[in-house]
Amino acid sequence: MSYLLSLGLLGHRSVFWRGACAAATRPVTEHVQNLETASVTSFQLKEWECLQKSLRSRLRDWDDEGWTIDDLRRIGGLDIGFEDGTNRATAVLVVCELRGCHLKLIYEDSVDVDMALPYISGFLFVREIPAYELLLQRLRDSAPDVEPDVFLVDGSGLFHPRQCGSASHFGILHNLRTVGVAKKLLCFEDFDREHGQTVEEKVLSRPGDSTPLVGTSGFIYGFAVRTSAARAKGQDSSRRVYVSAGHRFSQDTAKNVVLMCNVEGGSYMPEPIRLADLTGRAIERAWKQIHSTSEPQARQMIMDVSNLLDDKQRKTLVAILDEVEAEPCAVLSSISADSIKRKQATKDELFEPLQDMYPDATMLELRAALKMEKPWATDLRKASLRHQQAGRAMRLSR
DNA sequence: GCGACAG
DNA sequence: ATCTTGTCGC
Repeated sequence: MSYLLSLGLLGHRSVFWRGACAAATRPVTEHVQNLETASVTSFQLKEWECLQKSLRSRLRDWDDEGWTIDDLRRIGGLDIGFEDGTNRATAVLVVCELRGCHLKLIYEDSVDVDMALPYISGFLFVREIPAYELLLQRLRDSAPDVEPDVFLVDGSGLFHPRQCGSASHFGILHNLRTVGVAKKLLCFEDFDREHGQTVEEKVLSRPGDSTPLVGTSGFIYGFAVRTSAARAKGQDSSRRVYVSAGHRFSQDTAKNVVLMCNVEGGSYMPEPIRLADLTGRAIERAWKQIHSTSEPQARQMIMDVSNLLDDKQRKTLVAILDEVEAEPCAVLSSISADSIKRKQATKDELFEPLQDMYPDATMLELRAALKMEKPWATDLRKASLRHQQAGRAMRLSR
């Protein structure tokens, strides 16, 4: 996040976003989408554009020398799920390992993020990159050996007015291979509505079919790609994604990486991003049940429960809570370990560490967190809660 | 004046 | 990102 500090972004955040001095500088006149957007000054936008142009000059839209797609072992997926009506969100990183033609989830980590700045088309990086950087740092701290060979980012790479979307931005800043995967077409001067319309009208009848996104200038911004054979419920049978190289990839390889992440009968979105999306939603669902009556630390507990416990362990803990339901327990610390009729190992490894971490958690909050539905994370190796620290990511297997 | 504009 | 509605398939 240091680069944001050097831009003065964090220092200005409270001024511009909270609106205290919004009137002191001229508000933007273009791209105004809502009132919050108006609190970002045109000067600030120019600075961000300048940063994007500078990063663009360092973007490598070709494959690394000596590297091919066959060298791909692990693929990361980054996505952010939002709590409705607030600035809070859950950012999720998952890592999948390629095993034959299967993708196996091996790592998952979620963090709570405060979206301090508004969404402005073309400037997604401002909102999302700080969270991605935190997830990257936690990955390197807790499981450096599972760092992915490529990160799939929910957003664009080269397919961007300044050819530097959030996927490229993140990749260039940290010298990572990245690919941008967007669900919607982005239109701008060189790739206007007419170009967009032409692309939308192209029929991509078979999975793997694609059509290039060519601007007026002739520049190829990426591809519209038909990924899935299955029709998502209620959705168009031919839903497509808009793939563009982020960093250290050719457009062609970027497209192939996304196709490689397509699961038979699965979503039109590549699996790692889809899993990150599902986890973010599961966490937001759990928080929604308690957010009106709970403190922010309860939200952190939900993140930790998601990161540190697998489905099996959460179910075991729910069963323990059911056992002691007869006693009037207000908070977790009021349950005595002796009252639990379980194996000593279960108490030692699961219950007591949880009790130590969240002594003040109420039964309601704990149930909301433990009943989180993440069926895709089943059959994964147990993590040792006792030796984990709150706020740390869980290695799910291998 | 309104709509469009990755998430 | 968020909401909705209708439709198909198990």
